[in-house]
Amino acid sequence: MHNIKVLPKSFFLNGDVTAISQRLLGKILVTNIDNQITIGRIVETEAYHGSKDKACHAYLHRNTKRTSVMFKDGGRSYVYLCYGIHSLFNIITHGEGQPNAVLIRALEPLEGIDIMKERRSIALARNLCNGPGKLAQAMGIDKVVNDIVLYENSSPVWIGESNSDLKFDIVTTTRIGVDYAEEDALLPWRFYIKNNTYISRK
DNA sequence: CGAGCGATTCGC
DNA sequence: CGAATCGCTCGG
Repeated sequence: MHNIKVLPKSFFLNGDVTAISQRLLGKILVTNIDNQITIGRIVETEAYHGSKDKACHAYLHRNTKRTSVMFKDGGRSYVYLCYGIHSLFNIITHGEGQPNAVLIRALEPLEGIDIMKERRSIALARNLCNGPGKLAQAMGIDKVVNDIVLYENSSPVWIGESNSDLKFDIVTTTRIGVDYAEEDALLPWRFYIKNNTYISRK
C-alpha cells in the first residue's frame, strides 16, 4: 500500500514554532478514520506562540479546558470547533508547558480522494483541502481525535516524511483571520509552498 | 448562569 | 456580504 515513514517525536520538539511550521511544508498527513485512509501533502501552515502571541488561544499561558492540551509535550493534536461548525487541526510543538502550535491550513490531496469528495459533498479536487475547516472535514478530523499522538503510525492521525525530493520556495505572509490580535496580526507567521495550487488564499 | 464571540465556509 | 451554529470564556 503506502510506504510512508512516520516523523519522530523529536521533530516536534526541536526549533521554534515558526521553524517547525516551515519544516512541516511538504510533509504528509495521514488519517485512518472510520476505517478509511486519506492522505495529503501539507502545503500551508501558521505558527501560534502561546506565551507572547495575542492570536494564540494560550496567550500568556492561558490554561483553560480548551487549551490544556497545548501544554502537553509536542507531537500531539489540538482540534477545536470554530464558529460552531468547523473543526480546525493543529499540531502541538515544544516541550511540556510551552503552549505552541501549528495550524494546518491546506493540503494537496494524494490518496483517498473519492472519500474526501464524499465527505465534503463536492467533486472538484482543488477545493477539497484548501482551507483549515475544509481539510479537517475531508480527512475525517473532528474533536474525537483531539489530544492524540501524531508520531506513531498506529494513530488515527499521524505525520510522515515527504514522499518527494522536489524542492520548493516558501512564501511568508501575515496570518489569516486574526485581526482580533491587534499588532500581533502583523506577524509574518503564515507559510505556504510557492505556486502550489491548493493554497487557501493568495 | 448567560452574553458574546470566533485561527471559517458557503451561498445569495 | 451575511448567516450558520455551538462550545468555550469570562464577567456578574
